[in-house]
Amino acid sequence: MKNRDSRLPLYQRLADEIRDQIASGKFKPGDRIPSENEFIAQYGAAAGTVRQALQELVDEKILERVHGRGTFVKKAFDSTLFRFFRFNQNSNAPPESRMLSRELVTPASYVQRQLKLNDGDKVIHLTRLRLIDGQPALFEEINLKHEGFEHLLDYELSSFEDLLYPMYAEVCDQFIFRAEDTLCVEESTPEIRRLLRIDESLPIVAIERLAFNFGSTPVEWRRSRGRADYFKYRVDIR
Amino acid sequence: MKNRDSRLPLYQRLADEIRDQIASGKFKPGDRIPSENEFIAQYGAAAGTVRQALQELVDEKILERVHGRGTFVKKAFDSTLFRFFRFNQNSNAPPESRMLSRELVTPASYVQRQLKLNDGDKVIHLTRLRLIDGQPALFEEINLKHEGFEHLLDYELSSFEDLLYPMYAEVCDQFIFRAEDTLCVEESTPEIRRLLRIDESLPIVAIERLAFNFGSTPVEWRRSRGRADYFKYRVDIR
DNA sequence: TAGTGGTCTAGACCACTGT
DNA sequence: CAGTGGTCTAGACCACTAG
Repeated sequence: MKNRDSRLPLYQRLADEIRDQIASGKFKPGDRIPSENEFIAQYGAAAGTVRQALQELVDEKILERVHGRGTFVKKAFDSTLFRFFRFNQNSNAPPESRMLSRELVTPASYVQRQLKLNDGDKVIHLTRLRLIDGQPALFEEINLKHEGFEHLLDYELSSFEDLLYPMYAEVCDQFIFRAEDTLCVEESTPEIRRLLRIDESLPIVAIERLAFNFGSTPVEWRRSRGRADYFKYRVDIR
Repeated sequence: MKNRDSRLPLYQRLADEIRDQIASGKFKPGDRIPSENEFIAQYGAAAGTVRQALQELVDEKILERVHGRGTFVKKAFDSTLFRFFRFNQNSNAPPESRMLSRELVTPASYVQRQLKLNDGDKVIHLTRLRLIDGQPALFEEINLKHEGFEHLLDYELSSFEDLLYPMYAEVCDQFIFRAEDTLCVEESTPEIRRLLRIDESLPIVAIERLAFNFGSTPVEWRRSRGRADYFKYRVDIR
């Protein structure tokens, strides 16, 4: 174990070690990591101590343990923005996506700050419509770090997957681990009304998302908009 | 330990036991519960097993452990509805409350269902305004189970506390432990505009809250409304 | 059956709190 | 100082999974 502050408890240092190995890509989502006994042998710690380290990462939703099989790096999390809406869904068809545009651009200063970019860094800017039962439901503007996502520029827009995070993983070896969503209510603009096929001047809900990889580096910033009359969200407070 | 399914792990039965004792009122929020050693002596379990039971209740946010002092039943949680808004707050003055009305009424059927009331059960219906810097910010309609909250009928409206949950605890010995908040966006009505002193026809955000005691019994249902242009909410997804 | 994680024991010693 | 929770050890045995 390299350069760990020995004032920290052993189980903490062990957890940090494993977390860093995941962030560095040594273990990827879906991989099985070493068993308890292997960690015990490798670090000379007691079983209870190793378990405590692993439990910490389970609580952080980085790891999943399966009785009899092993301990795995978590693969995906439920990132759907549709959690914030209830649509009059007739079928149970999954949402579709229609990519509208892709450009390599200089980011707005707000986006630059959110993604912690250096001056001159560019972003891949995507726009897409999300549809439920064929009806436009969300309009999305997506900004990705250029570095790490270059391969997205090679694909035809029409061949983009409906779900982007699995596609980032496949195509770019980039794994989204968590996100911060910020919601507010706005007036609809003529453009939004056209895209979402709204007649009246309904308010809309805007969701800004900053998404992070396992190393806690922000890699994607997006703004999604949907009609406010379909907005419905439940939180548990405790 | 009475009537616990012995097929369950010991630490589970112990956790259930303690949880039930809290729900029954044997231990109240703020109380210190027995120490590890006392549980070890009482149940003949090993230290690690007792710790596992206690850790489970800490994860559920029922207990708090303080090194050197003991293990305590959690006192309060951050229940403020202002989490959903950002007001142009000049001072850092805490929100005030202005009680508008109180009635003992037959609940609407929706409220009756939410609070799991029997036919004929009445509810205490309160309305109040919440103010920030003296400006109306939220209008609230609150429905409380009659049973358990009778003492609220004895108080002058003007002597109600700004924060209701501490008042429920003091006056009625009723402790709110968690809540489910459901948000949506609505058109404003003339009455809401009058109460919140809104000129234009702004949309509003409505928050419906169902609040539970330690025994997971719903005891309060309320609907709160505020201007949608002040709505702003952040969630972490993982 | 071998290997994994889950439960449980019975200690030791440390770190923090209040008196 | 006594009493609390926090860290850590070195085992045992059980329950689940896969080959």
